[in-house]
Amino acid sequence: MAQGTPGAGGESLLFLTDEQLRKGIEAMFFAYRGFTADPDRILQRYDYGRAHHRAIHFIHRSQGTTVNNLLGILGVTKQSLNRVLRTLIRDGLVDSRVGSRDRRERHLFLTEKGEALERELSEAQRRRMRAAYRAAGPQAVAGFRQVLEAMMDPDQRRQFRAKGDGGQ
Amino acid sequence: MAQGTPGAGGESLLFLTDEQLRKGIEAMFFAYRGFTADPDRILQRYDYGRAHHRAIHFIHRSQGTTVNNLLGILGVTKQSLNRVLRTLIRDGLVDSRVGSRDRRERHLFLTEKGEALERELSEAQRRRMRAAYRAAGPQAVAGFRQVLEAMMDPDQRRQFRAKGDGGQ
DNA sequence: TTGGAAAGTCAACAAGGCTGACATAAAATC
DNA sequence: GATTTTATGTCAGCCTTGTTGACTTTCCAA
Repeated sequence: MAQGTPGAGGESLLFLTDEQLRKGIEAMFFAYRGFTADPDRILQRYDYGRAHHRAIHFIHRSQGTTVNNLLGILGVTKQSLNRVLRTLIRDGLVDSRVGSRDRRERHLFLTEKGEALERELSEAQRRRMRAAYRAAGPQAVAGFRQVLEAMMDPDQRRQFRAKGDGGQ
Repeated sequence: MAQGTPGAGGESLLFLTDEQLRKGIEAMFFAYRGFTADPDRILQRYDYGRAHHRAIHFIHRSQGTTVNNLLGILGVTKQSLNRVLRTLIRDGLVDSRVGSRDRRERHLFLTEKGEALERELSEAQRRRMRAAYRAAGPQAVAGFRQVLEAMMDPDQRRQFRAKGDGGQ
């Protein structure tokens, strides 16, 4: 299975053995677990789950987004998202406002309470990410980002790049 | 929160703005979705889920592993794992053999049929990983692996390193 | 003005986590 | 040899978060 044929130019060869690829696959598995571990612990205290975290994260990122837009980002059914939004609205973390241009749409905002939880969650997650970035160094970080982007589906990659690229 | 100084150029310092860290967080989210997308599609055809995939993967990786060992790797309860194993054994993908040294233990093996599904799943996943590695280049791959390792919990990192490191 | 499409809600079901209780067999210890 | 611990399996029941189906409200275009 070893593929080879190094591309043109200065890059050294990529010997992609099945074994190396397997290690990459397992690295993703274990790293993702670490990545979600801290927020998961926090969420438990509030009786929320990962679905709530995702909604909170992306509403924070794009205040005033519509439900439909959020569906596109999260890739779940509207019924599934709705259940999560309902509890967040009930608990006063999210504010849903009828659209003025199109009154079918609901625009979503985090309340002060919602922002507070967002901060708590993202600070925990950033802490781990920051530590990993520091440990690995700037060059590794650039590579990390490149591989992750290349691993996304094209649609996801568009979504990902849509909102400010932070000047990489 | 600290916004900042969009650091262009050749960094030797790490300017870890919240914005850069947020991009890293979202990259993990979208990339993991891509990472699981292909196996998910295959599993659907067999009426299995990700839980089955994980079991199959780690039994393949460590043929003859015990149930208890698998529990440690997967980080789920035995009831949860048992439900999955039961169906895999019933469907003839996994073989469970009483231990010879310690007859309380069950050693798990993939049957030929199990190996076939493992191959189908992991080939799809490797295909994507290989494409991402190629697109990003060898240096990026090394960085990718470094950051992922640094992001794991120490226990997970041990698990990860336990089985042959493929000579990185 | 009316019919279709789009946005959102409610209801019910399934997968796969979880806890708790309990059974069995084998190993380890007293 | 009796007791305790360990490894595994099973039943029952709960929760989260996916799913599909049916429905309402709103908008728009024919």
